[in-house]
Amino acid sequence: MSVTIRDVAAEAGVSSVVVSRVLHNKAPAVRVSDKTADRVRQAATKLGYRLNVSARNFRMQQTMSIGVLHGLGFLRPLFDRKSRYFASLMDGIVEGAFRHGYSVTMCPRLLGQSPEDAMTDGRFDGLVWYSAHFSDENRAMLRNCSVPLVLIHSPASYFDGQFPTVICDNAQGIGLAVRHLVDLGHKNIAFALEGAEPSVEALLRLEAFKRHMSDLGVPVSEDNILRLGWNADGLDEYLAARPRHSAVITNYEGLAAEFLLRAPLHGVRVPEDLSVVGFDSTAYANELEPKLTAVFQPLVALGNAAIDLLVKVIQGEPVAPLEIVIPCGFDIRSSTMPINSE
Amino acid sequence: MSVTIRDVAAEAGVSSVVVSRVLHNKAPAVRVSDKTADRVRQAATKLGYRLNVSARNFRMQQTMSIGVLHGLGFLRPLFDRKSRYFASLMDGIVEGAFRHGYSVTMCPRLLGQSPEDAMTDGRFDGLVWYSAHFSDENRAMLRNCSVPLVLIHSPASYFDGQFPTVICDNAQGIGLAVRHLVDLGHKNIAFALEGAEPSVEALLRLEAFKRHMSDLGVPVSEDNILRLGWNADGLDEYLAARPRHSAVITNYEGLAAEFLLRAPLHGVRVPEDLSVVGFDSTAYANELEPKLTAVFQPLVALGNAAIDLLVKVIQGEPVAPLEIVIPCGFDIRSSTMPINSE
DNA sequence: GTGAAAGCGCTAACAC
DNA sequence: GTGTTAGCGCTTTCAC
Repeated sequence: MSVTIRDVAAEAGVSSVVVSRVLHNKAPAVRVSDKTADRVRQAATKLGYRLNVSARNFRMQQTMSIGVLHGLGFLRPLFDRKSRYFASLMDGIVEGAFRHGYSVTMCPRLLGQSPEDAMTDGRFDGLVWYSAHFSDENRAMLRNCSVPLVLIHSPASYFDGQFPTVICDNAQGIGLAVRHLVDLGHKNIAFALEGAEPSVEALLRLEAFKRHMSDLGVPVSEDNILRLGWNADGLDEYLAARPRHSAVITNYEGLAAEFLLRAPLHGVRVPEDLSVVGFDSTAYANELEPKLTAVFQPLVALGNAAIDLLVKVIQGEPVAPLEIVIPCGFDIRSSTMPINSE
Repeated sequence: MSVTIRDVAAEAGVSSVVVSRVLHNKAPAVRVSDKTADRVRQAATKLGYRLNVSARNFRMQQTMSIGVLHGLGFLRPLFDRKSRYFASLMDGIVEGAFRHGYSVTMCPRLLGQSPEDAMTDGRFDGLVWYSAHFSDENRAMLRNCSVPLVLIHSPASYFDGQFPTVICDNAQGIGLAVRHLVDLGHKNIAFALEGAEPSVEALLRLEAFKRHMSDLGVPVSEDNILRLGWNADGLDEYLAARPRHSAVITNYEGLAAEFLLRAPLHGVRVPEDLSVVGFDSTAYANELEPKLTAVFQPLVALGNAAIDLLVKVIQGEPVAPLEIVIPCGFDIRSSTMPINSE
């Protein structure tokens, strides 16, 4: 069918090994005479020879390809839907992978479903898994994983320090948000999160919220915690009853967006009646009305760092520390204002 | 090293052929007794057998993977940089590919560099190439392409109707823009494009601009065409001299953004002094100040349609028509206003 | 129903 | 410097 290494060998009057060496083995030990090498190259060009990557991958037991998994409850992350969370993370991952010569593959049924296949079937040299739920099922899957794997967003302790992990400094980021609001004179601040089983990071952020409030001498109790259902269920009731807080920090950008979108429907003005702080600060924050003040999560840097770690593991280098923590930033936009200014 | 099909065969006391059939051959002709099949499945579970995808790909000469190429002058498209052009297109491509069970791979050195490798080295079952330049080099590369390929954004005629292609209705889209401005009372309208060698689509849009202007009885000459250098070189001079047009249609969203960002620096108000219309209308349009009125290019639909076509070609089905044209929309935002309203 | 044999295209190991 | 041999794990063909 297509031209193989043996066809070239025949054409050049050498063995296939020589062809392989000349054409693909850039290694120093290419002990082939220049004359022969030329002949081989000419034959290859003449016949239009092209390396069969599948064959090589098979032979070499490596694919130079990295897979991306996620652990959330949706079928496929979208690059361009509201929050650019996934877009930014992928930019970092792709950038890192390309820098090391790896390709990045997204597979159906591997994003959110049966990641165990990707972990063991030889299709990837390594995996990045972000937002892995801390469940028994996932722990079992990770135990069986036969390729190098790096976690994003999971504290190392959650999987027994078994895998390197990259995470933003959630506590420090929430600290920036609390400090910002307190500086603006807010005392009655809520932390809003979604779902009956909040994510790993939601809980980290919640704990940080409580601690930073206390540290700044602001009273904090269960009343400062706004536990909403999925799809911000309960938010309309909260807003309709006039918010009992003057400011709210949301667990992620999309939730903050719900506040901004629904508040006007209930006559609640942002930021006059309620200051809103988000988490992530992707380009989406600039699209909202008013523009969203938010903790900046360095998603591109997280993706980059994860790949750097992963490539080290793939290449058998020792990695330390196992947990890389990247600090957050804070972007002040228009959804927050001083408490007394009206 | 890892558990192979032969290990399972030995454990179950059958040949590897049977194992293959039981485990992977969902085809109707699985002539294996239930008892044997059970034994095989148990052995597989016991040993923790996992299919080696590389081996199968190699054997089957197919990878269930689709590659994405582009023909522009940048090294790597970004998911989250300003215009969400690439993000939207990829959403459509990934969605389509997943629907058909294909994975999507992005390779270093294949986005913008040496796509010929991807075309012939067996790593992809098919390719999507968007924004392919209409050059002799690219035509030669396409001639040698040994896998199914679908173009996005290239008129079928540009590559001799050799490949199926998906494109938005540029002429109709520009028509919407011209009509909108004329309806607002504008007569002195410019079309702005970038670079010494404008892209295929830039020229299509330019031609459509001239035709629609004429059709609506608005005089149009070379003076209505604003030919800028790369990076909108020359735009500052244009703005500094006070725009000689009352409205401008730009060839793409990023160029419109340059108008919006630079106009204030020269005391030009948008839309009061200059109405600006963009092309693409991704989420970026909502981020700009003022929000950008723009022709909507259905990028997600384009990506989807391209994959549907590609999968047909891969599976050997006849495809007709070879050129799919998807109509544009028009999103009116805040960067345009009537000519007389001030 | 089941198995033996062959081979996809490539490269590592070793012999000469 | 160059060639021979062997085999990666899988599936297809064909014989039984």
